[in-house]
Amino acid sequence: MRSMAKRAKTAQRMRLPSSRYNDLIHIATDLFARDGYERTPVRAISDAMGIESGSLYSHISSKEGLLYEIVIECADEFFRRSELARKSGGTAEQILRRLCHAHMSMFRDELAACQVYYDEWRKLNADHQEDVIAQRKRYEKIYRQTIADGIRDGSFGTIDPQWGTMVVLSALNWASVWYNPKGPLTAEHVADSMLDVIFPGLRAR
Amino acid sequence: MRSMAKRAKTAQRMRLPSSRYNDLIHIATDLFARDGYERTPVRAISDAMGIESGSLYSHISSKEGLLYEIVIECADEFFRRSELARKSGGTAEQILRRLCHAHMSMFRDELAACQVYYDEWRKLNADHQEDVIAQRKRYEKIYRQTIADGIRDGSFGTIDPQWGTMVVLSALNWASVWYNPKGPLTAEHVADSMLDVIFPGLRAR
DNA sequence: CCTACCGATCGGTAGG
DNA sequence: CCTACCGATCGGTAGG
Repeated sequence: MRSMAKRAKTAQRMRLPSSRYNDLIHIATDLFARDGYERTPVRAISDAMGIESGSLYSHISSKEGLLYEIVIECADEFFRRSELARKSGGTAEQILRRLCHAHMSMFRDELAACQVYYDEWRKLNADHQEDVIAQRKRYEKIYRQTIADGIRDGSFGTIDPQWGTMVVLSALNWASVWYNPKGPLTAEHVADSMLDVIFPGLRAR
Repeated sequence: MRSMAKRAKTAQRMRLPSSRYNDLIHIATDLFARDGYERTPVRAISDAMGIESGSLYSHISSKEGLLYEIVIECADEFFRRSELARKSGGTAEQILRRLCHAHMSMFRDELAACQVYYDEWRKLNADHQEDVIAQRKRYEKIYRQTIADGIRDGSFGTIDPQWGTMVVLSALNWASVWYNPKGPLTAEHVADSMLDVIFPGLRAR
């Protein structure tokens, strides 16, 4: 309940984005991704912004709240992109491929935020963790339903949709460890290579 | 170099195991797994042992050194078990299956240590991280070679061995998040279910 | 293994 | 957004 209120406040802030606040989010995201949340003193963030540590608290209410903003915004963006992919139509296999492209596109566009999401979400307080888990479950549901659709229409075999979802997502998430957006491989190529290994297993009966 | 010396010292300590030292390792492993390395004060460890915090330092030289002991011992045990599986003979496909069983057996027998290994190894100092990376590379090499053998003997198709290794290991490692050694699923069953999804892709040409 | 204690650092606040 | 500062906690040590 409390966290729902906070999320409404967040949405409000994003309708009236302060450029200074966006700076803060990006600076903190990069520092948290590089050094970890707990190893990043608030003074490192204020230093990078060129202000005193005390002045940070006119932008944020707590360090934990700052982490929450980064993590939940990333989880929301994963969800938004997968919703778009799901609505784009085609066979279940085509949708699943587009879902994987959307997933990899997050690593291409928001790698630091993704790393903070994956590595640091457990450091949030209980209410905030609940929000993140809820959003992740909605996200995984899109995969599960797509695979279930594919079983119904004959694209896929007798795989358990939950099991298939987790094999696909854990294989994709491994890419967040090594994928370099500035390297030679496109996000689409990585997703397709992964699916070359996994699709035969999804089709097997 | 320095870290090689430390590892020799570790081996020595393990030849003369003090039961008190083993208690310490197990208590710290459980606390680090549950709360995270940085959120676990040394006082939480000494409390759980029933001694004062200062007395801990007659057993360890630093908190970081304690983390290293846990992580490198886990990485070593992963390697030892996979070496046994590799030497057990049979086709490449049989060996790969046994490698996956060995991997899952670590989650069954040493889940807390595995979680500390995966979640906290980045908090080690540079020398210690190098040791861990070196051991992980030796570990992955066993998988890579097994898949390469399987391509040569016709068990597998045209998959890139490195790519196949990472798909297999990332799918297995996902199990460390949810697998419950006391639950209904055996470690072998989980590994086999995972391989049912992945083997068809490894065989595909 | 204990007592007693350290210097450093932390997130956060009051008042302007 | 700054100055000045806080109470708490941290990993670790000296001397026994």
